[in-house]
Amino acid sequence: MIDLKYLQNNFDEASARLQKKGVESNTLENLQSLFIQLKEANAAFENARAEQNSMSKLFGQYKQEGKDIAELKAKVDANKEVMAELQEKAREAEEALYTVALAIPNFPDEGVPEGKDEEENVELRKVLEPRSFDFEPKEHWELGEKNGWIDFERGVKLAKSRFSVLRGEAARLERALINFFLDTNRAKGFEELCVPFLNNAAMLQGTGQLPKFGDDLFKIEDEALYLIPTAEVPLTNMYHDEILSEKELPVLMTGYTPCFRKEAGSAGRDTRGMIRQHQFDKVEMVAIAHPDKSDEVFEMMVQNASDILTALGLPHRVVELCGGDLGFSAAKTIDLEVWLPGQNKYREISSISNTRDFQARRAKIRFKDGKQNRFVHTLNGSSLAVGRTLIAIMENYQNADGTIAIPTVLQRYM
RNA sequence: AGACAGGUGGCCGAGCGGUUGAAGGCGCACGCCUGGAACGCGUGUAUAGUUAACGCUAUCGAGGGUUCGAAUCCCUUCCUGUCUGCCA
Repeated sequence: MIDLKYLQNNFDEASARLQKKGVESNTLENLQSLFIQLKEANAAFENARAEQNSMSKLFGQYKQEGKDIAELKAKVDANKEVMAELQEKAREAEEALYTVALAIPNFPDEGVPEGKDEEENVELRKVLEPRSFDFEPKEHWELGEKNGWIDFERGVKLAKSRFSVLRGEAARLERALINFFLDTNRAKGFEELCVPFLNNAAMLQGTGQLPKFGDDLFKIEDEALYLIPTAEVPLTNMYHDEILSEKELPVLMTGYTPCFRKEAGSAGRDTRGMIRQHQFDKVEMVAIAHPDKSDEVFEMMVQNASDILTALGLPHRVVELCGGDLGFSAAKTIDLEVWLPGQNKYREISSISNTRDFQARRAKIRFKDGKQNRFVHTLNGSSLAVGRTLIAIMENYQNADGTIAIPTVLQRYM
């Protein structure tokens, strides 16, 4: 959530910053007036409550002293009604405020490029030269079927469309990648965690998926639980409503989880192949950092993910997202896009974001700064999306006869 | 899943309708003591909102109710423990 006090005190600046993300200034004006209304409603209610409290104290005194309480009782009863009304108003004001506030995205960082969609993202650098083929490189679905690696039909049979089955060497390669990623992250200082794949609503609100993006989540029937769309949710919320000591920072965590997404807004996109599935494996990095150090940690995370691609010999490029393409919670995001020769395109394989204190404020993750409690900065990034890495290996390591070589670094994992 | 017992501050633990944000202890911080330490003594030690400030409001797992007044009584719910069932 954005800092409402900051909004109130620096309205024009805040409004200008959120314009990058396409938030209308009248939405913010509305938010600001709801905030002021809540404060007023709370003040009125709290005053009535204070009066009630002091009369109640008197009441006890009178009784002890054996004084007549009839008059006081009448006053207190009258005030009680007023108070109940004021309380209801305050409650309504609060609900109105949070309905709006929880749906406002994070401020983009100052340096984030202007732009309305992915077309205006900025390429920072390319890493590794794409290999040149002396034959027409095939797309991964063709290679997947030819090698018996991906069984699309049976995935659909078992579940529904956008599910698939990996078989034989592909299944082992998937597992090898997970292990390789986790080991690499661990070597960089990330603690490895194995977390629940179902999380409750409070956690999903903490990281920003709820309330606004519930349509993209699989919810468990008759349970207040959701299949996680990314390990960012459980890893970041490890410290939900906790206060860390400054010396614990940064907390670096990594974990493998499957991720489940309804892909509600993606009808018709990437329907062929394994690029966009309802279930996919991912190894995630999450950092909980001191506000002064989060930029440093961010760079380290980008470098780590890029290094993994390099180690696998996969050409990729590093792209900074423009304001319009930034996710809801992110203040700054760098995507890594891997080269897919079959598609003749760079495709997203990792997304690393600094959410600053946006998630921390929602999830109440703080640290002790002297006597004061302050919000931490939270960061997350894939290292990497496993299924897409598998695809990238298939397309980049394919031979003319359709067979696929295994990258050297993975051979000891197979 | 069923039965019973519980959930109080960083931790342990008292309180079971009134001035209790909460005794006592431990821990922690600071000061005194010491050559330095331990011991001892003293002081302090939750979070959030609001206010220029004094202060006010909220929080004893969570939500609701009874009452002038709830940590204390009632209901719902979540969690923990023990036993039974089931299961990897």
